Amino acid sequence: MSSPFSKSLLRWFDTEKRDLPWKETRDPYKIWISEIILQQTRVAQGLPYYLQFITRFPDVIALANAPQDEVLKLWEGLGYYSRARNLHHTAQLIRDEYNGKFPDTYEEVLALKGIGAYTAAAIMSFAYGKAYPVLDGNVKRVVARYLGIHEAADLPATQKTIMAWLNGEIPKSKADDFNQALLDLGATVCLPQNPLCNVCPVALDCVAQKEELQGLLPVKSKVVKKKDRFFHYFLIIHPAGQILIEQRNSKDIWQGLYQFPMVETNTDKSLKKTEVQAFFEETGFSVGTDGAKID
DNA sequence: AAATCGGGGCG
DNA sequence: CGCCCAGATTT
Repeated sequence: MSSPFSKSLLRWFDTEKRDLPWKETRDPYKIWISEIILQQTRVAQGLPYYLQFITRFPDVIALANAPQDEVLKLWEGLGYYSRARNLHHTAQLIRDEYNGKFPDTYEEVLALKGIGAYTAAAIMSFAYGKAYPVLDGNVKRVVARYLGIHEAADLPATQKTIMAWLNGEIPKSKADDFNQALLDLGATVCLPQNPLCNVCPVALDCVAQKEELQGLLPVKSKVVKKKDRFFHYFLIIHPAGQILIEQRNSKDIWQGLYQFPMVETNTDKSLKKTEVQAFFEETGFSVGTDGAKID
């Protein structure tokens, strides 16, 4: 028996699913390649790479036997190049330790380099039909909105909550379609900005839709905004040859340490004449005839 | 829990 | 320019 959510989702998927080449195979090797390429990479960007990759390396042995340089060359432009190195390394491990046959248990797949919880679940469901829910950025967004989760979606505790709910929703017989449907829904309907709730199959029971929270969910854990800091140091030399330093009293990582006298600004532009004058007035130093050049 | 890893598309 | 993308790994 399937829930209203799963039922509506799968019915929508029947007619609205994206037509993508890695959906046409159950070959764990090809599904593995597609999942690695699509890690943090848009489908439109990864698609041509996938086609080139499986053309040049049609199976795990071909990949394992290729020189690493060639694998990296095919990866050129995709970024996150450790993915390509892990791919090559893992292909050789499968060749040597698994007799060329891709492993088919979750634990074994998860243990492979470059494969985390998401990719392991994707391979288990798409290649072997096993009921392991996938949890990626799309799924987090869809579920956080559907359930109205106000905790940050990328926190481990929240992911556990979402995963528990997914485990109760995923149908054993159509686990692969369920996972694909969630990914497709997140990518084409439940968009990060301006989701298309009017065509969403589960909008009626969606908490975010009911309470108009689509723009607020999912909540992200706040990123500490990095501020640029610019330090302008003065080299002040006494006629007798001594050089002036001061001790930092500001409460930061350098508290108590010594430095040349300094003015901090939030731009990297050189100090204006007025700022330099202000510095000398505050400190009580004056500029001698052969002293600092002010411009 | 947060930083790091990249390149690209888009408003 | 900031955000986001079929995340994984290290600190």
